[in-house]
Amino acid sequence: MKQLIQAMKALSDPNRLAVLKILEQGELCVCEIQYLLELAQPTVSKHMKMLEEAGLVNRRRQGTWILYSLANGKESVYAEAMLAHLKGWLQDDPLVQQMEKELPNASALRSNKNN
Amino acid sequence: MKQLIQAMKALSDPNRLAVLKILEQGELCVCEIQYLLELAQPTVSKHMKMLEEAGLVNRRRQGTWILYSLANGKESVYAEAMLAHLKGWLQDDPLVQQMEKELPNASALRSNKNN
DNA sequence: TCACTATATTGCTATATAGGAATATATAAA
DNA sequence: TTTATATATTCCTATATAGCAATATAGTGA
Repeated sequence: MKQLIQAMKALSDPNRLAVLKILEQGELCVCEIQYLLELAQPTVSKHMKMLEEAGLVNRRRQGTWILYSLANGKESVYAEAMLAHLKGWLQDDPLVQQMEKELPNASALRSNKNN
Repeated sequence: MKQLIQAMKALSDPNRLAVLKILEQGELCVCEIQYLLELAQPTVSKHMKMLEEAGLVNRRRQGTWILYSLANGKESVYAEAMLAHLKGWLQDDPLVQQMEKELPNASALRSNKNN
């Protein structure tokens, strides 16, 4: 019950839903997510923590960056089911679409410094 | 997005989840739900309203009783998907099991007055 | 070590939500 | 119409959550 509620709460926020949708395209660092959400950095960190604790995303470190990606579902059956559904949901959502449009600009933030 | 968030918020509370689980057994009036949840009547009414607005339950009137039942999914694809999943979830939850155990006593509240 | 960058944590404010008491509304029965 | 019962609404309080600014932490490179 607790785990399910944790997942439902994590999925009850438009910014977190948008992050999950954009992570379907591939992993992103906090600064890229921050660029896309147009929120303060601590706010993004907190959102990502909630998603991680709900078993919805994984994190790995690459240098100073923390790269977040969609979880594989090992942590939570609820997260797994919801991520599967989400792939078919919110395709036409304006916020999600705008983030997808901005994704190349966001990716430039990180890829520029990898070269 | 709004509709999805409404569903996720409605599913973010243990009492509301428990109600949905117990409604799998059949429709219930507010007073029966109140008996099972051990909450004040206005609190139950408010929970039921949230579930209804999320498309998770239907209501019909029978005399002074309002009978709530699981929605069929016509209102919200999100509610429909979540109700389907819920049927396989929380089977072993203590709160749900206790409510199932008390269900006969709750039903007596209403059936006694139908005879 | 010392900056520099990226991310996380803390402290705070504003808003949302769960809960109950009191009250309003609606139906049934006398 | 009055009375009784079931449910909904309003008002209030306590707690949870989203947001930001300031600060702390962690890794990189000079």
